[in-house]
Amino acid sequence: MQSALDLFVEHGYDQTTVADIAARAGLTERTFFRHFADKREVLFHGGQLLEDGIVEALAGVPPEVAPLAAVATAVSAVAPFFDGRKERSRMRQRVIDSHPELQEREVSKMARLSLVLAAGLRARDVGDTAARLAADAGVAVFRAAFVLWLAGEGEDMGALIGECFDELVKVVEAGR
Amino acid sequence: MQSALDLFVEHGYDQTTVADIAARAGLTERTFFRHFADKREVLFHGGQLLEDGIVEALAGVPPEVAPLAAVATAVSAVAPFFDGRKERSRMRQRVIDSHPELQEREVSKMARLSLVLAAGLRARDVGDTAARLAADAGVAVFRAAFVLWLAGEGEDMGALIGECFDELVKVVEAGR
DNA sequence: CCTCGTTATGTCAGCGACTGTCATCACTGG
DNA sequence: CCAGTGATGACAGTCGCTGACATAACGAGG
Repeated sequence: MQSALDLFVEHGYDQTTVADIAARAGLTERTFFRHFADKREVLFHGGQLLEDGIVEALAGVPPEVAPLAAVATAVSAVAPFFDGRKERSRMRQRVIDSHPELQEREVSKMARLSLVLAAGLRARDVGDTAARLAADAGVAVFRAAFVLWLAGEGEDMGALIGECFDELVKVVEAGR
Repeated sequence: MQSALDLFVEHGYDQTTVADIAARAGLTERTFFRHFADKREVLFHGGQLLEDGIVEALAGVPPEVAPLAAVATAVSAVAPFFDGRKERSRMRQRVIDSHPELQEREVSKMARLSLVLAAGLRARDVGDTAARLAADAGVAVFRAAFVLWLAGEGEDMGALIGECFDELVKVVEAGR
């Protein structure tokens, strides 16, 4: 993963072949594909931890909490995960922003997060459509907060998530 | 596009090569790639019309309308686009659901829709984060309505969008 | 200390997606 | 009728990705 990120930053994503990445890591191309499903995945492998953390946190929220509030709580729970990782996140994001193929994978990961969140909500007896909407809303809040976090200086991800959540509530009530 | 959909339904997405598609259409593989950026795109080319319609509708909404309401109006405007296309949409959706690569492209198209919606809102002097959130919320409503439309019988897409919008408002207010 | 099963890695051959390049050919405006 | 433009074909090549088989590392049990 480190070799890949280095090469992507240095020479660009599509100037870097999988063979290059493997060689820098002292491995063969075949071995690369045993660890990562495809070339893109090497940049997204870590995101699994995030998803797991959020899902676990959602499971721990008391059942009487309203769906969207539960999702917001779960998303906030992984905020510490971002501490001290801003520089690395920015490098990674620059690479992603430079290539549509990678942006596609990124939104795909967010969609997956939405899916598992919705599943978690249904397990709490939330209706199907409500679960879908609350999950999507939660992901939207997370994404908006992440953008602000990357752009800003040293701000705490947890606080930003809270702010974006409030903003969402305002936007929805105004558009009601 | 027709040749591709037929072959995908008949033999499956990855059992179908681009050469197969091109041959059935009476063309060469090279020509296929002059019309579609990649193999997936042949299933999504039509979606551009939808996006254009929504963006255009958003531009036509009076500026004093609140962001989320404007987005909801714009999304509703393309509801007639779906009339009489349910069977074809279901075939296409079955193919997409059968292959992760295609699902990735689909969410990517939704993300793109969200982006252009947010851009349209910013042109209406909506703040950056509010625009992002309202756009994402609008796309979430659209997706939820589309799922209901595909699953149900003969229901009007416009009505479903309205219902999902109401549901979103309820979910957000309950989770406030 | 020596197997033996398990797991990570290497090697090789091959398919199919995708691209660059050049030639051909239909069509269109003058 | 000619020149220019755009769509297509032909061909070679790169690279992402996979299957199959062989080999090396490594930990458990005798």
